[in-house]
Amino acid sequence: MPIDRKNEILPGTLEMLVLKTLSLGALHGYGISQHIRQLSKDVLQVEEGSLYPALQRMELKGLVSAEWKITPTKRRARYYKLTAAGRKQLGIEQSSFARVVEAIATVMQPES
Amino acid sequence: MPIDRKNEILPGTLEMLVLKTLSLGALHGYGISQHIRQLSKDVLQVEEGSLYPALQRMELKGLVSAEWKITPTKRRARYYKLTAAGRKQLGIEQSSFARVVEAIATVMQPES
DNA sequence: CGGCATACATAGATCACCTATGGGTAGGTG
DNA sequence: CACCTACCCATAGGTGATCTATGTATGCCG
Repeated sequence: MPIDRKNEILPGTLEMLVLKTLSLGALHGYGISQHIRQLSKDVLQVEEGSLYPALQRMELKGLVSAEWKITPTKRRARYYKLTAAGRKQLGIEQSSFARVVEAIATVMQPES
Repeated sequence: MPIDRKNEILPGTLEMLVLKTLSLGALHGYGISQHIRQLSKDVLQVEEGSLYPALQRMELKGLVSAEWKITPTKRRARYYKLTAAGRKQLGIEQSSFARVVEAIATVMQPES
């Protein structure tokens, strides 16, 4: 099946969204998912099967660091926070994304 | 290697860009590639290894139709044009894309 | 005590895209 | 003429992000 974009994020943007979310404060996976979903009014649905592997990749790359903690609701959860490299990467991805989206907008603009 | 976005289009947007280009008139693959590249001021580089398979997929899906012709420069080239289904699909993808980009912008907005 | 929301994790598959490579032609230039 | 560059098509092979599906476990509420 081709790309569906019904409940789905744009490939390549998940990492940026996660970095941005974590720039507001440390958070666990489930919380990240909820945050993105709520802010985007359910347009961006971050599937768990996408998010957890992404977090692991990002930890491997040194963009985030992780720590087991207990949530306010008394559950064990893995809290992630931005590293310095992660904060830098957020800036890079953000401007790169803006650049590409603007280029796409230019191409999509011609009236006829 | 992770996503590079140096010369590269956003995954999932190539089809939309091609549909838009063809909505301006029938064109061959090479011309489509040049058009997107020039309009985007070299930001969007459509690789041939991405484009030709994409055109074939789109033909299979009935979004475009193809015909061998001779270019003004006297070369044989495969001209593609939008079908009715393709024009409809362009509208769908365009609004879907706008919707997702706006959602991303909302998530990326919070100041701190 | 059954069900739901919370919370993490992985295997397997898919699919768009990239890299690399191949072939071929028209037109100009040394 | 030989060569080069721009034009034009095509495919094999690989990568990598994402999705689907599934599994585990716990706190809480009715």
